[in-house]
Amino acid sequence: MTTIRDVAKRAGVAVSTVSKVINHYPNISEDTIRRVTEAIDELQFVPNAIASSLSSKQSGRIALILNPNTQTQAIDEITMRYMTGAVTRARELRMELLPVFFSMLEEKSVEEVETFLHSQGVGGLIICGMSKDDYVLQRLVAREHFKVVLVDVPISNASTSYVSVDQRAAQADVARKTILENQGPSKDVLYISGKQNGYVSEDRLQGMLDLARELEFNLSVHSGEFSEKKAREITLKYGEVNDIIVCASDLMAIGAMRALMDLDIFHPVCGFDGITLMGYAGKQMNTVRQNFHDIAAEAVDEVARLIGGEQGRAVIMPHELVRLEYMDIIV
Amino acid sequence: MTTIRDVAKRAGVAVSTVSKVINHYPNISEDTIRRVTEAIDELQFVPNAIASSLSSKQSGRIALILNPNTQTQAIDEITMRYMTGAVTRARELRMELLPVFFSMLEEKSVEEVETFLHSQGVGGLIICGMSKDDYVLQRLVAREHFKVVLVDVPISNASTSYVSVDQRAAQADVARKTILENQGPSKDVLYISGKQNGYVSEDRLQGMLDLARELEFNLSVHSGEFSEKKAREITLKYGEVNDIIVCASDLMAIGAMRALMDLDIFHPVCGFDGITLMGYAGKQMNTVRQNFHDIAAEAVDEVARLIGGEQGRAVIMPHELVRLEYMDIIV
DNA sequence: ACAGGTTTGGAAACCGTTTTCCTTATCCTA
DNA sequence: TAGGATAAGGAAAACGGTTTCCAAACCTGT
Repeated sequence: MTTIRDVAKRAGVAVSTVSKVINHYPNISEDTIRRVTEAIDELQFVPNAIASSLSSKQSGRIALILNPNTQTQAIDEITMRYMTGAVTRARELRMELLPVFFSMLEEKSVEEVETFLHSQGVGGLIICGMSKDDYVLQRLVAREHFKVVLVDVPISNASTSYVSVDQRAAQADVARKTILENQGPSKDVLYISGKQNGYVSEDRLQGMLDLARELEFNLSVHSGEFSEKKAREITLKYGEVNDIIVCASDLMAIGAMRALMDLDIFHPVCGFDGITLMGYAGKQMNTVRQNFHDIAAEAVDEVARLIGGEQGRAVIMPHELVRLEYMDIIV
Repeated sequence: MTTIRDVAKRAGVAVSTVSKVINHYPNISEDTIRRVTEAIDELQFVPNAIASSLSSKQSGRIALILNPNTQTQAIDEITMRYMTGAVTRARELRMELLPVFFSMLEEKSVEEVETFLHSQGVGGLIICGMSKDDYVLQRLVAREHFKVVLVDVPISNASTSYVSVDQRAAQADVARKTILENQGPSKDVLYISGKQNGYVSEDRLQGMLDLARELEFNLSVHSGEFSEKKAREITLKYGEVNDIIVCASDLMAIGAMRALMDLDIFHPVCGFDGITLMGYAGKQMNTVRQNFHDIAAEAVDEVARLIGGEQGRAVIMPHELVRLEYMDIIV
């Protein structure tokens, strides 16, 4: 393995000079830079990141904490978008990204993972897919050991940022569009909401309440807990007496749509997330596409900012209304 | 940060002794071990993995190279299973797992990623989802820089292992089951195969040829290239003149099934992979479940073995025949 | 009591960088 | 032309462990 010393010898300078060239320090003459650069090329020298981390106490490592519910494929798609977005951006910033799954963090072992991350020199965390009252999340944020960026959980302080779309507005937008498209006499709306304690659930619900006030329709709300099966059951029970069904997630929208098909009713349904699976529901549906890839990339940028010493803040990402159908999504 | 020197002072021994205790060296007295262990607990000492890597020249880092085709959600599910399996097992072995996506490896940048991995002290690679003649794969295997474990590509030599299910047998198994279940006069089988140059495709096709000989049916083969849309087109064209459709992947099976529904034909269809999406096809289907989670976990074990100095080998994982339907898969 | 072997523990070099001084050399300005 | 400011580059001490080698202490059996 060729080291910085080999380069120094080859270029006829001190190792410290080589280091300075590599790290673009000021006060190095053009000539020296050229000589060192040449030596680096000739020797095909690649700095040892481990030694660099040790010496500089900056590892450039961050952890991406995910909560892949292995039961539902919809979550897989979202989780993968987070992964690709974060990994790609991290590589661009020349950082290392360690994936950590929530299942490793169950109460008893969160401490173990914490010290593991510490021992690995991880300085920043990106946390996706946890509800705001989650014990693990609370703990990770509370100890100010890490800079953390939360996705979809609105906590921000000196060392914590969050990034999310405007859930409330987005939910109102997609529901408004769907309702206006299907004017008629339809004035009874069934809203299948998410989990009780989830922040996004609450915010989306608020969006629906806003809209009910705005458009003056009757709104009945049932909690589907983000479960396809639950949404199906709710629809089988209450689908017939309503005119339109708005769901707080695509997965639930699929459950609702399938239930309606079984009942031979054809009410419009809309969802939230913009996952591909929506194409398999059996009918075109409106939904709001969250760009999970970009959200995660933004989170990486944000954690880099925090590590760079900047203050935590809130980052709101744009959302987009789309309409998904089988023939459009297959490849 | 508390270091090994602090521990040494507290325990009244030399730093080398502390290191030996931590790494379970022989020839340390019970008494010394106890004193050191106590000091470690009292000081809440956690060894710095970076320093350890630098010193021992063993980083315990491996890279997981994935090929997430961002177009199809089916791939997301498989990729996520690989991820969770590998990440979980890596944590158990106290290794670090760096995810790398194929898209970062396009011809021009494979070299860059290679040196990046090197500089990060990565010693082992797990490569999933590439065909055996892929340039990147060839290159990564050829330079004997890394120990590599291939998933589903049968190359093994001194520093290369592979793990896969018995594709050929599995394809024959699921097709046999489906055909025998639907005896009748059905003797014309349409096989929608995978990509031409893919190893798994070829092997699965061999399995079908074996079975055609065994059960003496007419087999017509068309390449669906693992594309749902392609499988749909093939089925629209040839579905009617055959009695049973066997597909080399679940995704294609879904495409075929949907096409049959559009044609109002109800031939049996079977798939391969065992992904959840199969439940959304509209009808029960046979498929072979590959346990991607375990496959990836096994790959991590295997790369650890290789790094430990053992020889490359082939690892064949079990497969399982299953039948998937909507009501069974929703949660 | 002593030669020789075996435990046990310590000293110090080392891993490959970064970074902090510090020393020259060069350049203004009065 | 002296004097201080600035630019350029080097020496050496970190960073926090691991590992090699060596010495002391402890056993044996004779």
